[in-house]
Amino acid sequence: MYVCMPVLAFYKCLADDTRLKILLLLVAHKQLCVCDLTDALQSSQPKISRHLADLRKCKLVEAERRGKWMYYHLHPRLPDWAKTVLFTTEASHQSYLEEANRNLTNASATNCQDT
Amino acid sequence: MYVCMPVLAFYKCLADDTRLKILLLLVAHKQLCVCDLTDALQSSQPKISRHLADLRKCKLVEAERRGKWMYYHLHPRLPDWAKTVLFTTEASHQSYLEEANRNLTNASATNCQDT
DNA sequence: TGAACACATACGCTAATACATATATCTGAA
DNA sequence: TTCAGATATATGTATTAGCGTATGTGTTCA
Repeated sequence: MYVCMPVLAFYKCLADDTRLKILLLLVAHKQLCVCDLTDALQSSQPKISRHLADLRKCKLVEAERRGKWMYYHLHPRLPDWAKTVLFTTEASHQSYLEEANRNLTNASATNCQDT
Repeated sequence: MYVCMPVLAFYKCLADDTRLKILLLLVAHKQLCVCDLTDALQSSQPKISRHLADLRKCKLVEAERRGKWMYYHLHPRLPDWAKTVLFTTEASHQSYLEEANRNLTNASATNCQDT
């Protein structure tokens, strides 16, 4: 099965602060659950969930249920150019993600343990 | 002088069909004038001009007047990550630009000569 | 089986975006 | 200095996107 990745749809996904940060956090952390992301981005659960649905619809991420938690990761069949874009962006924008990463490590102590 | 390039603003620029195609055409052709772009994208002049203004505002492109024509090119101080994103995208999306490129070569015979 | 938790979706509202049309500005040539 | 061509901007409008609140679905565990 071929996964279509229209370039415009891809960049529309990246054109929102919440979605962009979700994607870059997934680049850095491989997988995160919804509650990780609500903590990291200090956003409401429905907001995060809606954006994750957008990213799923565009095949940028994939979800996997483990118990009560939904774990998200980058879509395994992401085309190479898209991977390059995401990894290049992540590598050069640590400060953009700094606060989210801080929130993430603080929260992971108390919350749902990541495996 | 340091040129700021906020990553979110960058991707917002890429999240529109017209702007994305303008940028990728500039990657491929180094420089183009406004009338080239209206031909290539079969769009009205004000529409192209407005999007070019957006791209200028975000420092993604730069304009240079030569006679009656305004020539646009990628901003010379574009950060490396942004160049990587644009060049990687252009390299893998020839079909997305095919029609625009065809319109461009057809038009360049009759219109404003490039250089 | 039902309560508690994690997550997803529906709905209504507001705000941002993109467009067409009209008009203004700038430039070179006459 | 005026005219025409090339480009820029202003305005009104329609569409889209994002958000909060409320509610629905699926899972665990008692």
